[in-house]
Amino acid sequence: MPGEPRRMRADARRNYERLLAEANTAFLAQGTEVSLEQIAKNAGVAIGTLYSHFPTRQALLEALMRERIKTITARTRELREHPSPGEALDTWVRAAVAHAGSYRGLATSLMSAFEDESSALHAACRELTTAGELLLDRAQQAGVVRPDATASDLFALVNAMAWAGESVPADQAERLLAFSLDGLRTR
Amino acid sequence: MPGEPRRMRADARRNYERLLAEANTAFLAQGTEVSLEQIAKNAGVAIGTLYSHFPTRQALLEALMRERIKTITARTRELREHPSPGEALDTWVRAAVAHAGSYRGLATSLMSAFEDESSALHAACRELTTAGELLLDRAQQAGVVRPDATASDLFALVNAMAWAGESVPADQAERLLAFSLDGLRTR
DNA sequence: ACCTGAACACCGTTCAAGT
DNA sequence: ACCTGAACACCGTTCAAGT
Repeated sequence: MPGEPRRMRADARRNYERLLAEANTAFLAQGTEVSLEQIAKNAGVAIGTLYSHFPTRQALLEALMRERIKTITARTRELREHPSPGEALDTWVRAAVAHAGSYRGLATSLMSAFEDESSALHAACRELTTAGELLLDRAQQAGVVRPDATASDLFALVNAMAWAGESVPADQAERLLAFSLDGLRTR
Repeated sequence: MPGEPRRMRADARRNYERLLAEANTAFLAQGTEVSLEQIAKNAGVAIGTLYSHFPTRQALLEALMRERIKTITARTRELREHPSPGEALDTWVRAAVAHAGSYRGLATSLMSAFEDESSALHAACRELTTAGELLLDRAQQAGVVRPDATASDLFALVNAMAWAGESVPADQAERLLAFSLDGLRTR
């Protein structure tokens, strides 16, 4: 519904782009709970302008996610051709965890949005889950992943690992992820 | 440092207890981010009284955790005698997840406090981790759990599962936990 | 058509004044 | 020794007025 910026007045479009760029910078540095007033100030616009372009914080996140989701979806298509269904799934999960961990607080937003259909982020969560499902199914049909694991499970695990990664050193995050991927395997 | 209420004036002690009781109720109903003003009002005291007894939100949580940690520590001692080291660890992890999931937001607070030594909750996290370590070691010595898993890993997994449990149905949370416990096992 | 920023609301936190 | 609540700070959000 928010859609790409289609036909805006030149100044509006410039503000839109600057807001997105500053939001990305602020989210990277301070997490998704950073003050919106700060973002507006850095973009050189009044707070009302931010709200007119992005009515909620999630709308801002959603706009930032859009390109990334495309990247992951493209990656998913490649991975479907990978000779090892198990490795393909592992690779995908690692990419998804990196995505969900890119801003502190993002995993929490994604996890909430998944069950909240009214969230601006809901569609992005569904796309991610649907992409993962393709690789999950293939791994299950190959008999390397537990047949009872669902695409929702995969989504939750990805976010839980990204969430844990916000609080532990990188080597520990990697170990936890390896344990989790292993836990998905058939015995 | 905050310590149990030792010798307070009778009215102070009554306020202390009422604040704790109302905090517990509010945390259960609305999570750990509930307004402190609301808790004070429900306890029938002014906001300044809440702050004089509990200088931070974490101090309030810490006081509420104290009894629970005792319960878990006692349970840990029993589980050390359990004939199956693997089952003992699983049982302990389930109890710890239930604990960390008792208030929405608690897992996040615990996870942050673990790495923040200045947090009022830090000691509680250490106690929990130390308790888990006893059962982890025993399971590792019995050869049923991966030798590279650490007590910190266990703590992080417990909190990650409690965190996920805040957003998914109970049956899914149970399945995710089962996957995780399985991922800790040796192959 | 879009932008501005004052105005309002809500909450956390402190502290001077009371008992 | 403890309690009260006004005061201050900060931020989210709306909307009447401007261009």
